Amino acid sequence: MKNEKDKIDLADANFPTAKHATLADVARHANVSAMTVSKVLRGVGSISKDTRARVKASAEALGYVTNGIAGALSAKKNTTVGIVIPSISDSVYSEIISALSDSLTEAGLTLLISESNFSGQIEERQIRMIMSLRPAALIVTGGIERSISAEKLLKRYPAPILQLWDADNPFGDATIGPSHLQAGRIAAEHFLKSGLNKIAYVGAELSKDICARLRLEAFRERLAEENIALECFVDEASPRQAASGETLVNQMISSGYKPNAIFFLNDSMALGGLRALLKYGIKVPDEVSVLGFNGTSRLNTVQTQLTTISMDRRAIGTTAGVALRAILDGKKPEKIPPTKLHILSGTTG
Amino acid sequence: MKNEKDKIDLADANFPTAKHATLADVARHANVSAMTVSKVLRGVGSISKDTRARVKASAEALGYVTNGIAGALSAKKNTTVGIVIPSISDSVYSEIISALSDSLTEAGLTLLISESNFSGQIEERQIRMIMSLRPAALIVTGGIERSISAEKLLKRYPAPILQLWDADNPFGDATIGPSHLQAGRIAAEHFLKSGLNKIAYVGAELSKDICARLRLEAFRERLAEENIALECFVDEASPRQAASGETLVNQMISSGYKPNAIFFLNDSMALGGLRALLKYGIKVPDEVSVLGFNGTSRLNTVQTQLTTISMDRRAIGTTAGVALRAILDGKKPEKIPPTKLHILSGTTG
DNA sequence: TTGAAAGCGGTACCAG
DNA sequence: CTGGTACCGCTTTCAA
Repeated sequence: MKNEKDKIDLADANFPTAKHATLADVARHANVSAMTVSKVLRGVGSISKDTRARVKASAEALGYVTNGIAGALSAKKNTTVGIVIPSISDSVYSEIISALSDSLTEAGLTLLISESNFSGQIEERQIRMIMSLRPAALIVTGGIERSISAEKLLKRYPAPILQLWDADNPFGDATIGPSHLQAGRIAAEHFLKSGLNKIAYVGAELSKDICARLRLEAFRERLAEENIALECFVDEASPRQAASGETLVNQMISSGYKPNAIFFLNDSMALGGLRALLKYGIKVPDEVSVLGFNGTSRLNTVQTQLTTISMDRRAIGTTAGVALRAILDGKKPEKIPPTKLHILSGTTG
Repeated sequence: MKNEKDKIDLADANFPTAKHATLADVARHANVSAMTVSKVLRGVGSISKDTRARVKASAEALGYVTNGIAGALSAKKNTTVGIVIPSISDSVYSEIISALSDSLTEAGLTLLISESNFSGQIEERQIRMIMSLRPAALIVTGGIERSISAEKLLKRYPAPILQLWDADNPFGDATIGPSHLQAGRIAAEHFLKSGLNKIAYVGAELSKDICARLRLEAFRERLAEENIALECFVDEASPRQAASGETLVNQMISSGYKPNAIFFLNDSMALGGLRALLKYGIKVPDEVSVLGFNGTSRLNTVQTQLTTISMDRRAIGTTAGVALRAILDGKKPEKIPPTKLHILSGTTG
């Protein structure tokens, strides 16, 4: 590598791969000091109308884009917010992120998003990676088995930490999301009030998903109070998707067990389960009531409308964004109530 | 604000909100120079086994996390890659992003994601914001009306620029995605080979979505070659979602027009359209053939399987990731062929 | 094998 | 209203 100075050549400013113009370049062009340019561009300090205009023109002419890296290092302030979610492509999280991103963008903050694929180990790596960029705040998702070291890392990070999704296990300065224990109870009540009493649960990969376990646990407990036993069909090795739901229900029915109600880990699995039930000619909801969780498949369905437990996912993102902005503004974190859950009634029970 | 030095107190290293340990802190702790620590931690230069171990232990003890901001500024190298997509919550993009993110993470790169909501103006703002963080590369999504100034900004950015999604209008160092003109032709052929000849198109917000317009254009052209006129039902003011598809088909049928084939802007609108058709008791595909675009609703459906034009979306992300890594490694960009499209046959035509 | 010095491109803090 | 100076925490370069 050469070490020659290659300051931007003003004449070259429009050349495609010209180097970035710096504050000093703009200053030279406007015949003022770098400090003055900095102030004008940030809109601080008092600068004469005249210089202000000249500086702005020069910046424009040179296509100056401020260097946030240098700014962050110098001011020890950063405009990025890091977030780690289990999966970007799962609409449950992406809707939250989308709303959150909108809210943060309004405040001039940029989101650094990464995914953990529900793995505590990957999560830790991602947290490290993101932390090295010294974000103004860090947002993590509850419900996965977080490593001890990741937790330690988060606890000592000198900036706000928020947690999403798992209101039953608060973490950091604020936690925004539904209570999955409550979801489980709602599911149980839903079946109970229809007098259903032969009940099954279908899920997958529970070892990776604490929230799903909480739902199941509360569901089972509430049923136990009514002396109803719960039959579980869970495959730890399959993904939490439609195909797995279909397979598990196939197994259930062909094993000779036929419940009158099934609670699924999520909507996808419920849809798969529905396919299997229909294949066996089982009437839904007359013979078997089916309940999902999340309210995500609703929009993508033609005839059958899955009955499911739903919530306003965008609201989670927006609430998190608003809370974070408040904390960053120095307000002290308020306790945020769990996101409201409701049964979205469909045609499946 | 006080200006006192407050270097990290070693004894406090485990205190929750302790400041970040710096290279100098680690150096002091290990009784070496900062330079040596830097080398050990990056694994460069030749360092005695002994010091190497001591430094590593100290870093560990102090919970040192490298400061990527300072590193990037100093080395003029950055490990972030910026990307602007129309919508994070649209599974079409989020699946691409997810695969891309995995691919980049492998290479130690972090994704800075932001969304434009299909607005050229917002896109420009996001590009500016991301650019100020001097990412090692920038990825944008084709198909939206990019502002002139955004384009200029991208063109002069001295790092690789990739474009996603719109293979018909290449941009930057490489473009990865399907040809929407081809998609339109495939759709036309699909209907033609079944001898269908009274054909409608249903869409929304075409003004925002260049790719959808390309599909429509090629579709119309191919039909015109066979002297088939195309009837369009487009609402510029509604979102490109199921509800709009339902409304538009309702309007179509109640206006007395009944085609024998409909090509929809995307799968969501097609599903909405299907609902409307079923409501009118119209047999699909016997009376009307229905074709979607994207292959996204497939997994979330119970009975009706939408026939649609699909592609491997994760492959787009992976290909983009691989291409980017190659370019970043100094290889010169190769021309990437358009992503393959195929008809995913379902039960709707 | 080790480390001192000189920045990277900004911003905080003062002094003029 | 304007600008000089001293860093922010790291890496590059080069000398010891």
